[in-house]
Amino acid sequence: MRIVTWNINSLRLRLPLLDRLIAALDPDVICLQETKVPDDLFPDAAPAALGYPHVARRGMKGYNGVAILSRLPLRLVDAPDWCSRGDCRHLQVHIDAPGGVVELHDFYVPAGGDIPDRVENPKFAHKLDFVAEAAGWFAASGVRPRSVLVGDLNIAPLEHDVWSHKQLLDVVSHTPVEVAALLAWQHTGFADAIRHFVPAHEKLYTWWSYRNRDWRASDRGRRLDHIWVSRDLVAGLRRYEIFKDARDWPQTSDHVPVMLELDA
DNA sequence: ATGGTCGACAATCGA
Repeated sequence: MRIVTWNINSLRLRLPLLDRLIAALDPDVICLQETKVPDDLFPDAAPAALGYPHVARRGMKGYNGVAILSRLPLRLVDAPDWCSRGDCRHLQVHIDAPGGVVELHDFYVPAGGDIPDRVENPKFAHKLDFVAEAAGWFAASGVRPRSVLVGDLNIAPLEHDVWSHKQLLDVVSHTPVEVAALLAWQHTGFADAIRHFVPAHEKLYTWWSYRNRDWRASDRGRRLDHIWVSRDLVAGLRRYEIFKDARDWPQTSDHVPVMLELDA
């Protein structure tokens, strides 16, 4: 099974790019974040036309929003309303995978604003609270076997998940308090499926800012998008791809798709 | 130290 996660940064604007994504990566399941489309305006006919008839989506006006497009049958599963905000940042589904049901989570963690201080900046407080609440929820129930968690987690945890560890220690997405919170969440029972393939000393990014005139030349990236699997699935990890080609597509997202192939 | 660019949606806000 191949799973892709992509912060698409407006589903309606970039719907044509899904064709390219599917042609290149041939995913069974596509998890999207920042769809920026309310449910009543979701392009309902599009997924089936692309070959993904099974859909879960949760959107709102203007920002946030997540969606899962699948070739395999899925069922939406109840999940918490994180921080009681009703803000469309998570979907939990059960996927009928070849080897049985897979529990799949698609997350869009709050970006957290600019100032890395929970007192001065309510957005940063929300981000930390969101991650802590998610960690607590998985810790309480235990990460079940055959679980996969993907999404834009908006935190780059490792030194080489950013272009300059020293210069980003005070920048929201790589501060020690965020890193600790994210790793505590991961350690409730998940393994980092992408770092399974790439040693920690190698640079690895999934996001490059729009604000660089030449993203490839400056290469000031961060690894904000993640795929985690429950430990029982680690032995079945087959292949990954961080699809950097997508960063050069016309009118593309600042995030690129991340793909995992696994036996499940 | 600063400013740089996007998308949604209609003056800014969020990233």
